[in-house]
Amino acid sequence: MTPTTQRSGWAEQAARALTEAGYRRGGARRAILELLDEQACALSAQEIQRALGGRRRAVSRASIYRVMEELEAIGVVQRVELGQGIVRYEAVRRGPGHHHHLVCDRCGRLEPFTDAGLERAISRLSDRVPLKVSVHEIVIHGACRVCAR
Amino acid sequence: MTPTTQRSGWAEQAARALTEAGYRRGGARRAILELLDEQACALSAQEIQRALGGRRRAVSRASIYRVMEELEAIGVVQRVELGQGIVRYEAVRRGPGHHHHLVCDRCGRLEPFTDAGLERAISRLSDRVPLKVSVHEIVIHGACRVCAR
DNA sequence: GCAGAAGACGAGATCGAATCTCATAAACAT
DNA sequence: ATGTTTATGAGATTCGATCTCGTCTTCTGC
Repeated sequence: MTPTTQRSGWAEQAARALTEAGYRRGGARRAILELLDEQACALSAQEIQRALGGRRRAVSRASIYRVMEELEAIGVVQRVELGQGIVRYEAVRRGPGHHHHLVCDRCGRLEPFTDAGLERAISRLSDRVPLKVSVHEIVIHGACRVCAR
Repeated sequence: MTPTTQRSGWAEQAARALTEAGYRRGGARRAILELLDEQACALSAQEIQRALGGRRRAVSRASIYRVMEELEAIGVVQRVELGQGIVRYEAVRRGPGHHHHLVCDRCGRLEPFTDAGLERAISRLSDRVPLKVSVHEIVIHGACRVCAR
């Protein structure tokens, strides 16, 4: 097949997790997993549908939402909402690949960032909180260089 | 009037900011400001409409969304999206009152929290980021004590 | 292999939060 | 007061997300 991704085999892990959870194989799921594995940042359902329709295999909206729900349920995908009223999805990765988001509220530009200090603070916090923590999400809003001028 | 709030005069500050930005006074705005000032945590448009309809002065959906947009534009209100696909709004406060959110993904329970370490990390980060930062938002997802059992 | 059962998928209907339109009511300046 | 501008509300509209249900595919047992 294609060499697909530089970053480990997230898609393979996810596929395995699906199997273990009792799901069968399917073309839509496979296409979606491969696409998500290639992304550096979060995609909306619409973006996913377009990307898959262009190259690869077309997938219906219904399948996208359904598969995303399954992937989120088994913990390999995270929904993120970055302030434009639409839901985005991205692969959950540990270590490298794990990131958060900078959003330009004027042009909508989206950029990932990482920060060790922040992760440390969150990790410490996670133990003190009245919640069995699954994932966290940090969004920094502002004006990007172009828009701030 | 009512003693309204323990925490400074957020509503008054916001009203002043509106005036300075060239807006006139209006019943809907006033009611919304007072309601937001009393809240410990974020409210959805629907929750705002219900709360205002119950006591106080009924306000239309159109006005709620319009006023929220204005308040966000002048920086006194922040939109937050906590993962249920609906937008919530809350007063932007500095120091006490400033908080982030714990969300139970099973029952939807929403709880505010604060953490000095986190704020320090974010503040340091803000200087290094290619963005003129306005606000930040941290959401921790998990299962609350009741749901996790 | 092959047939049957169970699950995966897609097309289109449906839902509902958010937005838009436009007529009317309030606020402000003079 | 009076005219002008802005604020507000009722209802239509948009569009992302969800649901329905018939068809296609995968898997299991023979």
